[in-house]
Formats: sequence, structure tokens, C-alpha cells
Amino acid sequence: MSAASTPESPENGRSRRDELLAIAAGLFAERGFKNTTVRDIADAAGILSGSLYHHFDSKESMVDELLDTFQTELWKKYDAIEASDLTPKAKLEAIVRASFEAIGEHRDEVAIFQNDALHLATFERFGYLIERNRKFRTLWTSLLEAGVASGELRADLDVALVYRFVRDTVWVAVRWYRPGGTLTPADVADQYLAILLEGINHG
Amino acid sequence: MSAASTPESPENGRSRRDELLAIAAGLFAERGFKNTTVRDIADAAGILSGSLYHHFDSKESMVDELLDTFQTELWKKYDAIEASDLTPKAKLEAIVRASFEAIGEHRDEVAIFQNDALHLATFERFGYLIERNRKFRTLWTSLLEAGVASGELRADLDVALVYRFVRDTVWVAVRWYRPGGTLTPADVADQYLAILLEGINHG
DNA sequence: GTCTATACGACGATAGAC
DNA sequence: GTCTATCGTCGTATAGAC
Repeated sequence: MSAASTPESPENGRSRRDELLAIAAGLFAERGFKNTTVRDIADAAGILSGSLYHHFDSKESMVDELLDTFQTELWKKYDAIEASDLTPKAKLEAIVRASFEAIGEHRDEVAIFQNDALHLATFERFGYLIERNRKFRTLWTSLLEAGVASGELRADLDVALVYRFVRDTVWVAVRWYRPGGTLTPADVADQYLAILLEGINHG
Repeated sequence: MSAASTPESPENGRSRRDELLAIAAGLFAERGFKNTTVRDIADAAGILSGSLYHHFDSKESMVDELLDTFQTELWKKYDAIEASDLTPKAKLEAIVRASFEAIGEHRDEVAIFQNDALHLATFERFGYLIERNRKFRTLWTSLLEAGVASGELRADLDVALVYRFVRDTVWVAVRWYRPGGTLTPADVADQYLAILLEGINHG
């Protein structure tokens, strides 16, 4: 390794390509995929829009790579939790915590997923989003049902409805959560689980 | 009133203008404001894009009218609840119910608000969205604090965090709620309040 | 790896006939 | 109230020089 490594040199592990992808992620997350132009991305990177096409096939392939990479990583954690020997309720808690951690570590990708995935999924190229969504629903509902069956969770709940509430409440936090504030993802997960499990009623 | 009143006649209370606005609302809600073209709206209405401008100044003025009308109506209900003599907790429940009713009655407008308001609010024309948002936060947090003070709600909660969870969970339901199914807005509100107040933990 | 230059379709919006 | 026709702008993407 030589004396000075510039930010875009491969030595520090971040290629120019990765840098551009991160810039695009920030803009997609902030103003939406369709609402972000390739000129916006190029401007933010200090280059001209045509130069982006030296690194990427298209704007679509950028968001594709962002979402696929993120989801593949996230599912490694989910799969490990599912395969563990925790109780159903403990697995649910672990998944909630892993999800809030994902918001902390990959805010942009989660935001893009929340805001644009539904629309993107209508194109064949993004068909894997539908598949992953189904997998997520199956994971959650089966754990909720197992928790009810084992007596850990209340039996009078509409599992399908609880699933939607929990799923949405976890992910929608990306709209207001900002890393670097006083709350760590673990803090948010603790508070959220306290509400979800015990309610806000005075006991 | 004469023999036959066509759908676009004023006799049945719905002008052609209102019809076009409803068509636009459906498209804005489904694919987003920016992602909906004036040609999409015109196509769905069976006319040409230029003809829309006989009824509306611009695409922006359409979404402006939709959001403003909806919010004005909704806030009449919120103001009445706030001014009532219910306990803080009962007021919170009433606001949750009124919000789910709004999803049932004005799905498109709620969806547009959820998906596009943040971005639209950056333009001066939509400044009232920011003001209404602030009003909503004040209403919720003051009721939560009053509920804690009166002993109706748990004292160990981070009110600002609970506010965000509740606000988001209520409105995000517009993503999956479909009127005409087995669940009425009141059913959804009941289940949601059961989770929020008592938690999903077993007894 | 970035530039200059440009193709070309889609966009919001307008003018005036019917 | 809708049509025909069109304007100017901005969108993604490409080709080839440096």
C-alpha cells in the first residue's frame, strides 16, 4: 500500500462505482426513484450524466443492485434467526431487532424499498421483490401462529392483521429515524417491543 | 328534474370536474403524483390530455384540491374530538377510529398524502401540509402526555416515540386496506387499539 | 474515467377549431 | 366540453474524443 490513498482508490475498499452507487442510494431514498434523474446523480457526484453509463447500464440497474444486495444480506440474518432454537416469541423479537438494525445500517436501501418497491415489482426484472415479500409474510405469520399455539402470545388476535401492523410499523420507522442521534436502533427496537408486547395502557 | 340524468349531469351531484378529479385521485394514489402523467388521467377518463385543462389549471392544482379538501374535512372531526369532554385516552381512541374511517372513506387521498405529501410540501404552494402536520403532532403528543399524567397510560414511555409509532401505523394501513372486504374500518380500528393498548403478549 | 455532443421520446401545457 | 395540433423542456441513453 502506497503513501496516500485517495477516497476513490480501491485500496480503502470503496471503488468509484460503489461511491456512485451510494450517492444514487441517498437520492433515491430522499426523493424517490422516478423522481431522481440521472443528471441529479451525476451532479451530486460532480460528473456529467453521460459518464454514469461508464459504470452502470441504466438507472434501473442501479436501484436493482442496491435492493438485491441489501435484501440478500438481510435474509442471511433472518434465516439464521429462523433456524435457531429460540422460542417463537423470542424469534419475533430477534427479527424486530434485526430489522431496526437494518434501518440503522442501510437507511437508504430500506427507504427505497419502502417507497418504490411496490411500483418496481410490477416489472419482471424486479420479480424477486414479490418472492421476498411472500417469504417475509410466511416467516412472520408462522411465528405469530406458533407463538399463539405455544401460549406465549394472546389467542384472540387476527394474525394476518397483526402481521401487517408489525411489518409496517417496523419498516415505516425509516421515515423518521436518523442514525447518529441519541437513539440507537437497539433503543428504538426496545421501545417498540415494549409497546407491541405490553401495550401503552397503564397496567 | 327531467327523465334521464346522465352520469355527468349536475343533477346527481357529481360534476364532470368532480369525476375527473376522482379519476386523477385513483391514479395518483396507485402510482404516485409524479409518476402519473396528464395523459394517463385523460386516457382513464376517455378524453385527450389537452381537454383536462378546460377543467384544471395544472396537474399540481388537481392534487392540491384533493389534499386540501380532504384535510379540511378530517380536521373538523379532529377538532370536535379535541373539544369534547372525553378523557385523554378516550380522545386518542376516537382519533384512531376517525383516522381509520378516513382511510375507508377517502383511501385515495390518504394514500396520496402518505406517499407524496412530504415531497410536495417542499413547494410553497403546499406549505399548509407542513402546518397541518405540526398540528397533528401537537394534538397527539399533548393527548399522550395528558394520558400519562392522568394515570390512564403507562408512565415509562417515550411519548415522542410512541407518537411516531402510532401515527405511522394508523396511516400506513392505507397500503393494504381495501374497502368492501370483510373488515370495516371500525373492525380494523378495534384490532389496532387492542394491540396498541394491551399488547400482543399473553396475559 | 470523464468529457462533448446529441438522438429522440415523453412530459406539461397552450391556442384555436368545432 | 372536447378535439387537433403543436411548442418548449426535460428525460434516459448513446457515440466517440480525450
